[in-house]
Amino acid sequence: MIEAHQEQALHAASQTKQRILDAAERLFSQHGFAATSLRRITSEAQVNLAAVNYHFRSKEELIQAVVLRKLDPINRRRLEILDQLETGGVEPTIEELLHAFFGPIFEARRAGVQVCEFPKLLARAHTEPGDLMTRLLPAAFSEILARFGPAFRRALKVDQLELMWGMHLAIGSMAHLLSGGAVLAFLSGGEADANDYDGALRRLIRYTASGLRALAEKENVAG
Amino acid sequence: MIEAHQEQALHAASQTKQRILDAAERLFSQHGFAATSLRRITSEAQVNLAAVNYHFRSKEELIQAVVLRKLDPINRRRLEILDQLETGGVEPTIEELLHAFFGPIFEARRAGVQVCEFPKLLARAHTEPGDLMTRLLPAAFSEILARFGPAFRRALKVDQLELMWGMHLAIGSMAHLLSGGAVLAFLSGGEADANDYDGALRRLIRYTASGLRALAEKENVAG
DNA sequence: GTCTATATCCTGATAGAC
DNA sequence: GTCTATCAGGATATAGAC
Repeated sequence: MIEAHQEQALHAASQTKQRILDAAERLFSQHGFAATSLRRITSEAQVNLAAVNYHFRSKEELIQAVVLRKLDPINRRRLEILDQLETGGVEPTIEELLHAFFGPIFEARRAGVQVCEFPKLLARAHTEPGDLMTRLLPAAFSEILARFGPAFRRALKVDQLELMWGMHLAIGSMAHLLSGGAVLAFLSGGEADANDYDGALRRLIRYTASGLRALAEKENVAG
Repeated sequence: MIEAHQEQALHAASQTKQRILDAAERLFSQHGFAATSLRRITSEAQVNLAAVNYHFRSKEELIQAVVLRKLDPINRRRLEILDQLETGGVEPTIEELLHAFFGPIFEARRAGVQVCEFPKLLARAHTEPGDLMTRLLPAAFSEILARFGPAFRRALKVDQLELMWGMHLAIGSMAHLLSGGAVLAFLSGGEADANDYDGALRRLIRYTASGLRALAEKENVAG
């Protein structure tokens, strides 16, 4: 049995936590992790500064919480699409698998969710304070890897090692695509539109599928 | 005519400047731009804190100087290889062009006894917050773009816009490949070796060439 | 050109009252 | 759980002696 004052306290607690997470997500996405201070976050969330260290133990754990919360629905959507593909009875194509893998991130972005910081975080994996990424990757991607890995291996007829090199290269392209349009704008002289998510996703899938097939071919020819 | 004390002053000046650049390069690539303080840089360089703001006007201009200094020899090497390819009389293949474009960075990394942290620096430059990249790109890549762009367009028979999307994706793969092995190690369960530069470059070229061709095909079919 | 010393501000984190 | 007040230290930048 839950007492009224406990309910109220619980509600207040989760409300404060939510407000912090919401503000942090927005600010992290906009300015990056290092450039966003806890003061700025608590100010925008209209909560007390000390609340961050109460609800999360440190800034770093707040970052982890923000990233995982943001990533969770995207990963669930990925697995949902993969489930649909695999219940069809026919083996999914590489393009379909890539659409299941890349699509949800672009969907989220189209829906206004700022996801650009996570790819940046990926690219900084080796240096982030306290090996953040090393601790984050298993929690964030183990299930995805376990489900998509075998599916890609079947579709490409490629061994695990070569596939993982390919996925590494593919993730780099995706991250760069999501991390802002500065480079693309410079390359194209302002002609290409980085906010054209449909065009970006379509090109990413086409490019990646072809690249993965090339790695698989080499593997099959050699082995 | 140069007086002796002027010569000495000039020498001292350039020595201090060099020491700052060397220390900054090492620390930036190891910890990132934001996380590296001027105190740490001047401490490691064994020069005075104020020297940074004297020789460079601010931390940001120091960052630009560090990046451009290390990029310059790589870009000259890229153009040197491209020159050799284009004097042969036969049109270079995509693979050859990609080798001219990607190779020098891996060369620099292989010769990494002195500059082993530098590739991380480059990879990091793509993901740092702020307008750093916007200001850096024209100075760093205009000549490269002007020379490699037409060569790729001829080899691929693709229009400018589609090529630039492709180069954007390719640069993402390259940056991710150079930015450290945390992701690759996780994906492959520690099996793939990110320090296998030959294997990484070979796969990057194979993967990228195939991806670019796929984008060009689509373009040709559509148009 | 180089240095010491310091100004001014911001950072993450915490102790302790309520 | 939330607050105030504060700690201990780091940030960039600059003034002025030498």
